[in-house]
Amino acid sequence: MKKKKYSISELASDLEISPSSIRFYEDKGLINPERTKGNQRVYSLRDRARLKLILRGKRFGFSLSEISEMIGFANSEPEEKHQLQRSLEYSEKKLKELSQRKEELELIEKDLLEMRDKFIKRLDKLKE
Amino acid sequence: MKKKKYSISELASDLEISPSSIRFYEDKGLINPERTKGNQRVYSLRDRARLKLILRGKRFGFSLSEISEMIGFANSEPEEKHQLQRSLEYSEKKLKELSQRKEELELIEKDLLEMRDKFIKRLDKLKE
DNA sequence: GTTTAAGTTTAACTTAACTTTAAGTTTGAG
DNA sequence: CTCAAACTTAAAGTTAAGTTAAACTTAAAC
Repeated sequence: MKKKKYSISELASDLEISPSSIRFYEDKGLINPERTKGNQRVYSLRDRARLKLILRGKRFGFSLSEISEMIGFANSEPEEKHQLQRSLEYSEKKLKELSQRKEELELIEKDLLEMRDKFIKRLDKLKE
Repeated sequence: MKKKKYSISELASDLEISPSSIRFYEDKGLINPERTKGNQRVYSLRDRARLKLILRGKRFGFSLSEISEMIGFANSEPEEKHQLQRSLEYSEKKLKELSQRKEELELIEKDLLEMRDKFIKRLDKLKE
């Protein structure tokens, strides 16, 4: 059984962010760690996974509130048909956004590759 | 010949950003449009392309100064060997970052797909 | 059991990226 | 020529995402 637990500073250095950022994300409602008897935060592997997800989202330019929204949907267990429908639509919207992103990523990559080749050619010429 | 020119508000509505954002990017040194005799900004197709690049970069969580740095490298014509080498290394570094991003994008996509399937299955069950 | 390192909260401060406002100038339509 | 719409700059204001500081508490090491 993996029941590994982290203190805030352990988790922070593990994820290479500051303890205060972690507290900040909690203020924003993105995580909810347990507490010791003396009120100190204790993070589970699940909390750690969620934080990694948050950081990944940030790297793609999602705002904390968008990330918060996604987490909300991902963790919801909607019973009602209409709500389920809404959740489904939400995930399909995000999937569409994602494939847009992928295309853009390809464009950037193309630009960078061209740039690199230009530099390589110039260097070659210099060497002759 | 495409010599299309844009006023600031034309370009802004075309790109769906505000004129003041465009001016702001100029303040930060990211673009340098021509001016009319009366000092009003005139944007070329090239300026428009650069702005699109800036917006694309932002969507991937790059800061304006990172974007500025990339544009700098992309537009530089370094003569000196050492500088060329540095430019080459820069582009390879960015290419590596990019493939990291791509992998992360796949991870997010996988999460979203799972989420969607979950909602679909629940809806199906409700319908029977 | 006492000191010290790590943790707690609340509030003020900081930075990036804009947005808004104010006061004046240029442009294009009539 | 005149008038409104669109432009100009400079400066102040806003929001998101943290960071830092102050004053205090808990946990760990000796």
